Amino acid sequence: MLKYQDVAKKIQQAIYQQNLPKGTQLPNIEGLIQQYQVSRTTIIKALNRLERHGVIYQIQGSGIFVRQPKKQGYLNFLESHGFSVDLNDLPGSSQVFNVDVMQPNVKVKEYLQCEDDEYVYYIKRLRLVEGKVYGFEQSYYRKKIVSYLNKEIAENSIFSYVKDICKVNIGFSDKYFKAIKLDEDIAPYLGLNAGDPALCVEEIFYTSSGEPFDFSQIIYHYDNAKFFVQSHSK
Amino acid sequence: MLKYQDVAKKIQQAIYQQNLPKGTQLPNIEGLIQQYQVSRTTIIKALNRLERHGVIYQIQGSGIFVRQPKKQGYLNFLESHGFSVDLNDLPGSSQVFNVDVMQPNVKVKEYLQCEDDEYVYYIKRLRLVEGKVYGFEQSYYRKKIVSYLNKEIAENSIFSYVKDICKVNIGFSDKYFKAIKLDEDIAPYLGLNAGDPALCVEEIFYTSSGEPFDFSQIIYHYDNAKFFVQSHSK
DNA sequence: GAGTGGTCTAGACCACCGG
DNA sequence: CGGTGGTCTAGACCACTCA
Repeated sequence: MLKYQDVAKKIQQAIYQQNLPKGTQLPNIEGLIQQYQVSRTTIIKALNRLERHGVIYQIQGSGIFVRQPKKQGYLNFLESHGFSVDLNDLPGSSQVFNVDVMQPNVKVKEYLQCEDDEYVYYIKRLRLVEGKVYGFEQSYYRKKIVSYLNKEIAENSIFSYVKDICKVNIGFSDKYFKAIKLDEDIAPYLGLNAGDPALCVEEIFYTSSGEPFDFSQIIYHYDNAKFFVQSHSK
Repeated sequence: MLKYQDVAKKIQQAIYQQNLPKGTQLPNIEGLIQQYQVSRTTIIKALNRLERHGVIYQIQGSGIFVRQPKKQGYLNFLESHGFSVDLNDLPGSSQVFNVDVMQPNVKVKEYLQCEDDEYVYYIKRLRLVEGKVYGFEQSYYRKKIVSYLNKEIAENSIFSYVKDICKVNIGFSDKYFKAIKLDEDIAPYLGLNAGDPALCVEEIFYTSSGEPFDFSQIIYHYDNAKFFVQSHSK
């Protein structure tokens, strides 16, 4: 475990465990250096990480403060698939329709930058949160990188499996999204009618060596799925 | 101008001006140190910044590469209001309906953490991009922080005005969003019908000293407004 | 194993906030 | 003005990729 990640984790845990309200001032940098016995730079790196993740904010000349807690019921959009490190997520499950190996169509092939003779896993599943239908997902994984998948894995977290078992390091992602009108093929999955609204998200995930390995299209239920993003100018 | 920001800007400009295709390898860190005459740490800070903004990606043991250019027609969700630093944005304009001073309602008051006797500017406007209706925005600015606004300012960029003229430093933001069904009050603004889909985004912007100064609700046209977000695990 | 990015350190100095 | 966070430096060492 890297030091700055470790320190960041510990500071975050301290905040959550003590249930510190927003605006609470943390010890200054000198204090944190003493507490965690690392260099100033390492503390700063940890703090910047927490700041980017919306846990704290720093004010030059003033101090370090606990930031607004996440609004209830909203999902962190950036961490909704890959980068979740933390706890306090809602209990989710998946209803898997199929896990097939196939050759990608033109669109998928381009997104995943596949060779001509490559195969991909095609998974269709319904995502549920607290028993409510959250979204309908169709995803494609390059067999070259994720060599094996099955229904059981897809019922749980594919990403945990990919990270922990396949030892794939996840690097970065692109997400594209917009509101759409549901068509009659997909609406029934969500228990909605054709013409109803939905949020359509297309995601491409890359390994840390820059290779795309997952393309997913997720159609989110317009009433059940709500998201937030925290952003920072630094 | 801070050195690392300056270096980041120059590297980014070099990429765009030479129109380097995705995957192009940049000089190694040693080379960049020589080129820009700053320390290793400063180069790394600049590179990390560019990486977070989706301009490049770095692979340990391998090199620094140009990342996928943004998909045409999609707006950077995180930079769509406050943090835009760059060029190549689409030409936008606004049709302003009103700029009023009023006392905030309960919801706005809470979001903006207003005192009991505070006033806010209330602005209603239609956002257009390339002549097409993009979204319908209702926004509130705390008079305490943004002491003056008028129609002309609202027709251009309120954020530029707030930053450059009011000397407000923008720190961070929270955005909440979901798909909704348009009601009959708002649909006409977008040239759509009640029941049509839309993307509803609520944003709160904070100054760099942690005070909220702007709350906005924007209803985006489901066909005209498309967004992307680039994310990184580091 | 050579080359490359990533982490970590100690310490100097700068920029900002608030009394 | 004192205290606080932010930047920048030089340099050591670690971790990864790829031929």
